[in-house]
Amino acid sequence: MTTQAAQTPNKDIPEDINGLRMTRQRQEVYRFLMGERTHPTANEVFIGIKKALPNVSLATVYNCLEALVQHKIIRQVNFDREPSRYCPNLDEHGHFHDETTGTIHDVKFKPGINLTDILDLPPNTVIKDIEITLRGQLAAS
Amino acid sequence: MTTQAAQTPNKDIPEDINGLRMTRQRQEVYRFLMGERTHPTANEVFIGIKKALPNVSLATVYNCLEALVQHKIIRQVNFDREPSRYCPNLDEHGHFHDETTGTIHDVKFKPGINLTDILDLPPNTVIKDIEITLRGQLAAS
DNA sequence: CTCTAAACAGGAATGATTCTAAGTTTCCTG
DNA sequence: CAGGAAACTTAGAATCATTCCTGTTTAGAG
Repeated sequence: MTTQAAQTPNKDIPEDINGLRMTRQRQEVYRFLMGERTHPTANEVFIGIKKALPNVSLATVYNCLEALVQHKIIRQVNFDREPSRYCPNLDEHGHFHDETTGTIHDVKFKPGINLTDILDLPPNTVIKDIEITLRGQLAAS
Repeated sequence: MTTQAAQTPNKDIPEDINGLRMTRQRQEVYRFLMGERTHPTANEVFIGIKKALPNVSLATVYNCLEALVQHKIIRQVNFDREPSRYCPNLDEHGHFHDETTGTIHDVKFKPGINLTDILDLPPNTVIKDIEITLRGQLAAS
């Protein structure tokens, strides 16, 4: 019942990112997210890494995702009250949820746009995080 | 065990809004939201209208809120995976979540700003809803 | 090689929300 | 104005993503 080591390490992922020790489980979670750009849920990550890590538990996936988010290695994305999704794109961007297919697309800002410039914020405001989500459909072209 | 009528009606709220029949329960939910601009949760609404409607059930509050949202009479606001909050402000606006106090403030856009203008959307996109949420703190002035 | 703190696994618990079944009220039609 | 269907409400059970708890395992320091 080995859990961590005793498995082939991922040579392509550093042992430490942003001060977070990259255990085998964290590596696999991160690797999976980097490969899947579909914004998977925790459960989808869980299923996705089972091949590489058959004994991993869902709780561990949640722990890994939380650690990665906390260390700003990935981002957590929420749509309404649906299960959280995870995204390895750290650039400032929004998310477009296509209601027809259920897919999620990253949305960049046009160059030169500074989000806080267009918002009428209260004075003395320190913004730590901005989240923009769009819902709609991709019309048939 | 009367549930709907047999209670003093709210003369200040019309019997029908956007095609939604305003039952006594919906009136109270709506009236409460209009008075409380603090973006209350379903449970807070539930507690808030109990004085006026002692027999109301939480399920009904959820039903009413859903009906009001569906008919675009109020808006539902989500922060991460926290309980949904509800907002009677229908103008296009964002929400700033002050982490220090836990309060939520509406954030307007500066005049002349069209959200979709600054986003690099995929072609043929029909946007039905935009949600902007900010997290941060109000620095001591 | 030991010791301690961090990680992990598995399963139980939590909590917001939804569902279900049964009873009420409103609306419509005659 | 009676009768029945449809819309609403209620209370409690069920759901399900997420978190918590407990015992084990592992990594890193000395």
